[in-house]
Amino acid sequence: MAAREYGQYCGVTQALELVGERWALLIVRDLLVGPRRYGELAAGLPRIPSNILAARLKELQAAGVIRRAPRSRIVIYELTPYGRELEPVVLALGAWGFKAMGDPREEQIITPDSMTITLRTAFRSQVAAALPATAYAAHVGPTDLLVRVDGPALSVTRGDGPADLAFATGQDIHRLISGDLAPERAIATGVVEVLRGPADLLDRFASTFHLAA
Amino acid sequence: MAAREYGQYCGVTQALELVGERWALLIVRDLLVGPRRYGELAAGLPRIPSNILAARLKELQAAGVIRRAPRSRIVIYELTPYGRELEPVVLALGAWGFKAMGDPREEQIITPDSMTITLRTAFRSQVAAALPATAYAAHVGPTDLLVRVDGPALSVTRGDGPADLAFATGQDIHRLISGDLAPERAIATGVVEVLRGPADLLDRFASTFHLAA
DNA sequence: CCGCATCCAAGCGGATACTG
DNA sequence: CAGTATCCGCTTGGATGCGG
Repeated sequence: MAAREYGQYCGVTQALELVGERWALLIVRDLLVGPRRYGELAAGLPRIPSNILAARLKELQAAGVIRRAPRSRIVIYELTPYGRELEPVVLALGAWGFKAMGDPREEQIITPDSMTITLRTAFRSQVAAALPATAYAAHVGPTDLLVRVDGPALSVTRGDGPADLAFATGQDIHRLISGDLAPERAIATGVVEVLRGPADLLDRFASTFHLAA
Repeated sequence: MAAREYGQYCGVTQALELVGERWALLIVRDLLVGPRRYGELAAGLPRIPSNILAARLKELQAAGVIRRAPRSRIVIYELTPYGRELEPVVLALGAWGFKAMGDPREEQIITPDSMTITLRTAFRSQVAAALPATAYAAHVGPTDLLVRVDGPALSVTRGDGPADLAFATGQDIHRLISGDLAPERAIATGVVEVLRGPADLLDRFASTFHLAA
């Protein structure tokens, strides 16, 4: 038996042998947002060494979690259907870890893909279903996301665009989602800057995206 | 910043920094079944080096995931309330990994705690609620488990005891739960040996515990 | 025994440089 | 751009020691 195997016949150990290595689930996290090129993955995970990224991509392919997109001229990595089934795992991990997040440290960055997953984790479908369809242009640090909520459905895409509310903020968006910081106070203290649209739509945003700390 | 940190302000990375190290989630898995002593954890994870187990226990304590049980003469490790909130993560991982489990290899063991978590993962509460309360004495290899299903509630304890159905089997229980092997065939081929009680209760067992492969 | 601590070898993870 | 190659340090794995 390979020295690094857990040696148990159990779903949890099997899962950890496929995606339990360092960085593996973060690659999956980003691919849950969409197919990505090698360089895009590297950009979304600035601290991963290139040889490790290359090794993980090979391992995840061998495990049937990801594949190189077929009939594409360039190399693009995407999740297989089985890999996509990791979404509940990643979201559950994200929800759990969210509660342990303290104040952000200077060197902790927010990438477009990680922010997208955070929003998916915090999205309260039930609440949203009872609210009017709304589009938010969220500028979180250097990251621009277009967040469209339509009934119980959520779509997050990169870039700017038409929105009912456009706002700019930083890592403190965590405090908004956790409920630690009320929307009005966030605006009053300048933590969130409303760029376009009625400021009270930030209340709706905070109701739609919420994860208790 | 510590070299091994991911450097992102994100719930998933935070979670992986707390419980993403090798062996950590397996310790959590076993503690989800109940408080355990150091030696019990070591017995349930035969391939973990003792220094690694000791290191993980310290890290998990520092992370607020586990604690040494208070007002206990002996040292017992248990999950904190926050640690118990990892149950959805472990069950989701187990459900995902279950589908990738091939045929068992000789050296892959089934421990009482891993089997308990597998049963919790595969438990179909909805189905069970519509069935009469049933107790199963399941002997999986050398592991004896008493499985009590009462409406939507499931309880799994170690050891033998009074049961409506007692059966013995091995790692092939996986094929029973996945639906790969019909209960009747399992009995006919000797994969499952009914020790006490009506054999058709094995159908009920297979309906109650099911995870598609 | 139980709950670790120590020591050592093997190999993986990480930074950097390099190539097609 | 999409990876390889190389080197080093540290973690892991495994054996052993050791105090309570």
